[in-house]
Amino acid sequence: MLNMSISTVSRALKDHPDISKETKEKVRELAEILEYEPNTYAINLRTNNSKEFGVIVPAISNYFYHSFISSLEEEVRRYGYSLIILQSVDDPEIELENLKRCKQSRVAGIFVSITSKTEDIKPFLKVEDQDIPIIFFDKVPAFEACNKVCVADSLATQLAVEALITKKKKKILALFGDINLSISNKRLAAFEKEMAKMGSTISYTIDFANSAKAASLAFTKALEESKPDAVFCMSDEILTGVMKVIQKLAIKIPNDLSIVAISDGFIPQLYFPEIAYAETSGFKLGKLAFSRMMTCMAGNSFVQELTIDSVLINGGSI
Amino acid sequence: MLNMSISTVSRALKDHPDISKETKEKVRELAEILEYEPNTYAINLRTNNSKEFGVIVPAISNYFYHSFISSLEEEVRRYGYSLIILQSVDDPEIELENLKRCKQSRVAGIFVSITSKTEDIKPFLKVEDQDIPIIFFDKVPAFEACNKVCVADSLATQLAVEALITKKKKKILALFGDINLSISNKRLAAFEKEMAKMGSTISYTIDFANSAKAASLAFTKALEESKPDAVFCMSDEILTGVMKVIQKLAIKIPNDLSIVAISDGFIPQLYFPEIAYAETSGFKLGKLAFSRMMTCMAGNSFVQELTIDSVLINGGSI
DNA sequence: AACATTTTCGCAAAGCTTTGCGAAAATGTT
DNA sequence: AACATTTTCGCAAAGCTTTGCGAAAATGTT
Repeated sequence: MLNMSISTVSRALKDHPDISKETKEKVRELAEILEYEPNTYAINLRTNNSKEFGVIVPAISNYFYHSFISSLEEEVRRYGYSLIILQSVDDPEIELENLKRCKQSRVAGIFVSITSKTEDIKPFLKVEDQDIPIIFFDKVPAFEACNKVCVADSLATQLAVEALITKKKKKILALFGDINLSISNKRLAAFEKEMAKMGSTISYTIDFANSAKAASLAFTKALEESKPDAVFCMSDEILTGVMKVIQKLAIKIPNDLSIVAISDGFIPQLYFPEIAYAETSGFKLGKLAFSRMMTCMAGNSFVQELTIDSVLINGGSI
Repeated sequence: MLNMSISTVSRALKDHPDISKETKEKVRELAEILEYEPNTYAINLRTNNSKEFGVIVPAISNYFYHSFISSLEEEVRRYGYSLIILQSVDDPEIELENLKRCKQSRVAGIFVSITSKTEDIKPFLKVEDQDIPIIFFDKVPAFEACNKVCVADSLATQLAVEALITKKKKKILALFGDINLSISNKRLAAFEKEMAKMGSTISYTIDFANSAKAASLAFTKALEESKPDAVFCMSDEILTGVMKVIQKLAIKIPNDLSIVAISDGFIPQLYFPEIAYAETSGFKLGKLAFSRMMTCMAGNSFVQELTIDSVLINGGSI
């Protein structure tokens, strides 16, 4: 319509220095009128990179992931990217399929939290060989040579335990999640390390529960058997199980019993008194994961494992 | 490598009847070895449709949306689609930008829950004119000529109220969310309709709160002033505010006070006794939204407003 | 005015598929 | 054996950009 070539129009719209002001103006005006919108597929095909990141998680409807995703989305939008969300429903096969999906849609990078059953991470490494950076977050593989961002399990555990010790608690019940999850083991190890520091001045019981209901049962049993004066809950799931029993038995917090948890903070503030917790923020982890992705995409970076700090949020439950 | 044309390879990989079995076999084998993967961009460019849906929500980290998204993702995956998630942070401008994003990446369809401040829905209708179907869900515009799937606000409210009436409650405190939200008004209207049915046998108080904290305050005030024997909570947010006060004052549920809520069920089961609620399932809504999208994409369908049923889940709080 | 330099634009290829149409090869029919 | 039909494949265009390179036009320089 303007009697000029496609290449001139293309350059005009991208403010290329080769094109005169007048031409640019004319092109922009007509583009406006015609509501021209570049075809993303053609751009991607030509430039061979997309403005999308893949996010692979075991399940979205997890206490932790939606704050991570929400925070990550906020960040990527600023840079003109979008997020493709894929759930693995804790199944390594679907996870693999999701990975393939990401590779096929040639995303710019992938954020992945692996399932509890994922053992073979070679497929992930293979994707990285094709210059699609992968940032593992939260549930990360044990294998060293990959980029990971995690919450500070050991620090968070330490903070939570220290809070109990400061309050001179003597009999701690520590409840952990599924014994097969690495996160449980990390937090357990940190817990036992703290206990070891204290020598025999503190006694403690340890139990595992892989659901809120199981946590309720374990807690009820422990109440009868070991009469703890404080409970350490490794996760929101455990905490909700414990709190249900506390409401049922009308146990007075913190007089009869102290509670401390590790959490991102949503669940703890539902109760009265609010539960003290060592913060593991999905929000912060999202920001960190993104900045890590950006440096990876820039290219010049070594594989690294990063953790976000944790702080103790006081809540009247200890 | 196989000494055949690109078109033959293309057809062989798609099991086109024009190609002989032997050729197909050879192509497939080599494709396997070379780990050939079709370039999605080129396919999309050529066929002009993508295997992605856009999802635009005010915020992911909402009690309701992650179950919706989770359920939707499950469904779309079966059909080979992915989900692009975009947050509007309750800002109509960002919402518009997100819509543009979807249009530009030429998604196959868009699921959108509008912000509380969205007034102009013309941009949405314009996108529909370009054959990108839009399904509004949950927070939908008042404008009729668009596809909507919603929870049954009025039925849910009715079920919740009926549960209180059955238990012969006489003084109901009804707490609603932000008075400007259409959802609050719908539920309020339904509530008042139920009350009107009962004539003067029941007295009730109504209040609004646009945060959990505000709900705590409103509830505390109402406790002193009107001494209700039952509380109706319009949403999870309201419920959490109310429950915090209940824990604080150690009010005995259901002896001193009955509680009923409208919820998708996660929050109510955190308490003891579990809170009775009329179910508004994000999970079910996701399924419905998807099936609606499919019929829209098939083309031959009129604009419709659909709602999902609600059922009362008993919980010992009434 | 003759030449050099800068400004401004267009040609054409490339990125990777899909697909209509035609043609060669293979097979069937009398 | 001569023809008709079916099977199998390839050519080439199209989808919409980007971009290197060359060329024309405009401007500057002596």
